[in-house]
Amino acid sequence: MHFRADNGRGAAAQTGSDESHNGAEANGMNADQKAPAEAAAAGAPAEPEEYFEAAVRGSVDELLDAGAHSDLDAMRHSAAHVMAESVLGIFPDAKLGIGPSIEDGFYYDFLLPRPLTPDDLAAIEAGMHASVKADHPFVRKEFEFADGRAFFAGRGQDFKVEILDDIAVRSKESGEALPPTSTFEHGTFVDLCKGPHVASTGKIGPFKLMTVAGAYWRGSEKRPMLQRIYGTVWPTQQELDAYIARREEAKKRDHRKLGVQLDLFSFHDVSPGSAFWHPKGQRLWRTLESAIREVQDRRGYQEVSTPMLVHKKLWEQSGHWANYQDNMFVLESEGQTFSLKPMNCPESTIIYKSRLRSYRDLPLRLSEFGRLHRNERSGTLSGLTRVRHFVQDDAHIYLRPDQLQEEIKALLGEVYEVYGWFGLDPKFTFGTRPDKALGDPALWETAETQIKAALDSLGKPYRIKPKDGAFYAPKIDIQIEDALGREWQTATIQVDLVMLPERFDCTYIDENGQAVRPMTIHRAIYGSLERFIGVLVEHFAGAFPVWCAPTQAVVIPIADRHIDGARELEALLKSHKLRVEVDGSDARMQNKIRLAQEQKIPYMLVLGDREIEARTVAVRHRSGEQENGVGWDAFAQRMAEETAARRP
RNA sequence: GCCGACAUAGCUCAGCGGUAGAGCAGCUGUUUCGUAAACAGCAGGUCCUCGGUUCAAAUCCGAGUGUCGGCUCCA
Repeated sequence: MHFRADNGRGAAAQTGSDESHNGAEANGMNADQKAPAEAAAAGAPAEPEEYFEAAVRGSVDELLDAGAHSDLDAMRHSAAHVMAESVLGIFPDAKLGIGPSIEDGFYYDFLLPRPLTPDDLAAIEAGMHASVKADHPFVRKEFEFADGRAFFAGRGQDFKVEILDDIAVRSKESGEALPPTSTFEHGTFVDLCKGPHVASTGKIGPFKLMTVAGAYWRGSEKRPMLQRIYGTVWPTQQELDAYIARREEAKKRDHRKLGVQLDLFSFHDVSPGSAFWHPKGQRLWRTLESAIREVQDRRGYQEVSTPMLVHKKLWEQSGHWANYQDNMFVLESEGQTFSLKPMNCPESTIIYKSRLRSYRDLPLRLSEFGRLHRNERSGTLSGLTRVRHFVQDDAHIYLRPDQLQEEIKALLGEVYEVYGWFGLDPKFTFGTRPDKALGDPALWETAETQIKAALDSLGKPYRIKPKDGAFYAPKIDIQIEDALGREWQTATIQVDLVMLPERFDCTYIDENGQAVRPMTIHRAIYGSLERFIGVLVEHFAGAFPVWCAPTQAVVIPIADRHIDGARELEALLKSHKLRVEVDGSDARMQNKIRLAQEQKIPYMLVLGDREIEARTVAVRHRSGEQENGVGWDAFAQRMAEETAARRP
């Protein structure tokens, strides 16, 4: 199974206790990821899945991998060649970067004399259509290495020459002979490429160029920025249309758009990267917060709260000052240097160390809704998913090594419990010891074994990403797929062997009266509340389940004489702690319903003469479904139960 | 941070050198209505900010800020 490493559209999730993680957007690994779930459903044993190891960014391997691992990929990669042909037709001096197949399409990078315009894209598309119509065969040719290099040098294709030179260096290092240079040509266009391709340009299906974007050569900020043209291509017109439709649907679900429409939150240039939460958004927030708080109370957490403004010396001790300073908001007061906290963990240890801890106290679970600031670079900000200010449902668990496996099992159970409220199916990725790890390798091994045992006990497949752990801790990252099949990173569970225990010299007194080192776990279930809400908005397209909808029901009096009754019903529902409003405007009932539908309010409770008389209500569901003559008390009861059950 | 695009009323957008427009929302009045828009009137703008070109700038140019699409980053 092939996992594309990263198509480069990752957006960081600010989830981890100590890290930000990538949450792939639309083009993750969706199709592939359905496989394990299906396998499990079919009763297959839950074998951990080896994760595809990504080629190092900008490496020769990556540059040479055209991404053509299937027939569809081959067609997409072929479309990239045809696009490059067309671009060369318009800009003969264009220098070609690379042009692989990617999820849903392809791209090609070019160094061009001027920025591309939408008109250019149309012209390039026209050239592509001509090439497809001409049905040029794709022909593979091999040259002696030196001849191949001379060929591309002669054409001024400096980037291709650089790739070949890197191959030469690698061959020399490994003592192997220089490989032949493989090219593919169609018509007059020749590209350094190992293929595979479709038989001829005529075999390329319906396509569309989507957008132009900047992209560094070999992914390095220090190298020139090329212009990348993204395109999409499909076997049939229907599939192309479906893809475009899917994108349209995704746009409609965009949390930034729905956030304005539903009056949940807004962003303003006076505080870029920080959301302003409107009353309705704040209601949603509070509902989520109190739900997880209830879980934490039940599962033995103790909530703490620590300062946002922290002296530099704490960050020096934790290592953030050396490693994370660029991402911290630093300020001076009376000659002292402080920073807004980007993470909660160092402060958690201060509470841990505020008194002597006994082995009987462990596991000690300190939770905190930490309000964090991270100075993300301006170009990386994006809606609620990449922000500078966010709140994490964070916790740090101090435990004895023998408690590790049970604790991780409990945490995985916690993830299932919480994600079940939203109908989300969490996927686990186990990141193991990286090359640059701190701490005793034996300790790592123990921890990894325990984590693996906990994961295996789930009886569900999970992914292993070798060497993807934090430098101080193996970790389990949790991804969820939203309703459109897009994958997001949200929760994280990190077993910290080094940073908190060692750097902060945490200890507890064991049975023998000895001070020994505890292990610690950093965990966040929602991750960043901001990001989680952004994902929820898109997952539900704004139509939140009854239990967490900002407004659960709106009472709609048909005429003014029904308003008193509406207020009465409102009061009854509010006495059950339900979030209810009355639409007392003088608009017609039809208009009130329309507005409620637009706000995606789960229940519209219509009151007219008949209902007031019988103390019943006509219940219109958001779906359009209709129930007439429902008694007030019965309905209040039902809604209260539905809310308490947190059904998705 | 880098490349490109965009920024006009609360929202969605039109206008693209010659005194700023529409729909929705808002306000006022009329209407009191049975499952996705009653009718009429009124009001609403440093056309993101600063600077420049011009007789004249929302419109052209430059810088800044923000947003969007990517890249990079995400100890």
